[in-house]
This record gives sequence, C-alpha cells and structure tokens, in this order.
Amino acid sequence: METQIDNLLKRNQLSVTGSRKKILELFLASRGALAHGDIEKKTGEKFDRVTVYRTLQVFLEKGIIHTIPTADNSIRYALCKDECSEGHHHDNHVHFICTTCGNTTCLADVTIPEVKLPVGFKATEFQMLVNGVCMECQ
Amino acid sequence: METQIDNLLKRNQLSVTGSRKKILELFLASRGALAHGDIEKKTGEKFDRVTVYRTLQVFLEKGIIHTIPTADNSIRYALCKDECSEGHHHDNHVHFICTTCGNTTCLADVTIPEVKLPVGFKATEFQMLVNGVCMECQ
DNA sequence: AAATTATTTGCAACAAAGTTGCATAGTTGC
DNA sequence: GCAACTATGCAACTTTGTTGCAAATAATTT
Repeated sequence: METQIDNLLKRNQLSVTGSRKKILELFLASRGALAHGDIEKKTGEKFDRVTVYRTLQVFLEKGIIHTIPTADNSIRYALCKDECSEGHHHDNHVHFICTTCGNTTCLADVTIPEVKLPVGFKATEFQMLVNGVCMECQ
Repeated sequence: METQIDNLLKRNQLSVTGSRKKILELFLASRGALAHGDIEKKTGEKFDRVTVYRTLQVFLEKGIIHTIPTADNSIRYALCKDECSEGHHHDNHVHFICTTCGNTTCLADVTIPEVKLPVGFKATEFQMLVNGVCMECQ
C-alpha cells in the first residue's frame, strides 16, 4: 500500500526512508510550523541531529517545505501547498506567530497584499509576519 | 562639543562609552541593516564579542534599533526612526532584502498595508519582508 | 577635582546550534 | 538478489549565544 507520504517523497525523487517519513508525519500532524528544535524533540531519540538538519535541507530544496523567518532567531518550517515546485514557491499567505503559545500558523486564506516598491527595486518574493494572540490563546 | 551620537545615548539614559559610540557610528554609516556578525567584523578586534551582544540588547530595549527577521537565521538590526520610544516602536515600514548583495534596506516610505485576519486572531505587530534585487544591484 | 557610586567591559568557562568527512547501513533499479 | 547509489550515524569541530565575576570606566556627589 502506498501512503500519501510515500507518494510525496517519490514525486520529489527522494528515497523513502524512516526519518523522512517520520518528519513528514510530524508536519502533517501539527497544523502550524515547526522549528528545528521542535522536530528534534518530537522525534525523540529516534534520529541523529545531523539527519534532521539534512532532511530539512533536502525538503527545502525540493520545495516540500518553506521557511518562515522569526524575530527570535529560530527559523520555522511549514509544509508547502501542492502548487509549490522545486525552486518556485507560491506560499503567498500571511504567517501568524502567537506571542502566548509561540506557535506559528499559516493563514492560508489571508493573501499578502500588494505593495508598490520604490523605483529600482525588483521583488521576487514577499513575506508577511503578524505577531499577536492566536485563536486558541484568547 | 556634543555629537549627535552622544546626544542619542544620553536621551536614552545610557552612559556614553566607546563601544556604544562605535556601534552607533556603524549604524549611521551603513544605510542598511546589520547582522550581529557584520558588527563584530566591522568593529575589528576593538571590542569583545560579549560587549557587542550586550550593546545590541540594550539598544533594542531602549528602542534605538529594531530587529528584522530573515530567512537565513541571521537577525538584522537597523536604527529606529525618532518616533520610536522605549517599548513602543513605529517601524511599520517594509524591509527589503537583496538576494544579490545580501543587504537589508528599510524602505521607510513603503508602509505595510492592512490585512484582515480570521476571527479569533488579535494582532499586535506586523512585519513585511520583500526579497529581490535592490537598486544598486540591478 | 577628587572620591564615591554605579555601570560597563573583558575574560573565562560554558551551553547550544550548526557543519563536515567518512564508514556503515539502507534503498533503489535492474 | 545483487550491484550501484543514497542516506544515516558518529565523531570531531566551528560558530553562535549566555552567564558570573573581577577589573575598568563613566557618572555623580561633595
């Protein structure tokens, strides 16, 4: 039987291994975004730290996940939607970072509004971060 | 004679010391934003690493500088405009990160547009990052 | 202007985060 | 199932960030 996860890996020309499956599971399970540390903790002692680093790197390159910068120097990662392909992302939604629980949520329905840049600047990617209190923490 | 820098420090109830003056000079000299590493390099061997960390922290608390999150895990710092005061920032402008030269620029004239959040989310702060090619690198 | 007080700095030691090379183990294609 | 390839784990290391404390420097008082 082919799982959804196996498929995702194969579609991206990646060999199907325990760590990759486990880490993808984590992303699917948690609705929000994960920092490297979260992943290390949640995978327990199952995998080496180095493996987590390398797995995230590969996922990034393949466009399976994208990064969300944060002000506290801990990059978060989140699953890309299906439209994302290698080298070309379409995660043009707003990211919400809860100051209470610390979770990062992709607000998939909130599109980043257009901005007009000064002459001479050419944009390739837009990111929008919102800090505040999320639904669960009100 | 009282320099602009001395004034800025005194206005924020900070003692005027060599490292603080030097680091502020750096910020004034470079139009863009600086990462911790940049500052360490540019101050040469003049100051201890720890001093740079602590100085930046103090400047942050006093609202002299603000942070700009980036996707490569290197927080950048930039001078706040005068309206910023302790605990209350007004840096509601867009930040531009050039993928060619790596510089981060505050687009002071480009205000972050409003977005409507889903019900249940309460925002306290907005950040907008734009990646692309800057004026100098075209 | 000297002395006292308060603050800042540098050092050392440490903790955490991230990287690299290489042998071993696991996966894929045939 | 075997050969070729790829991923993993380990060890060693580099880089980044933190903390406590004594010495140095700046501000304040008289």
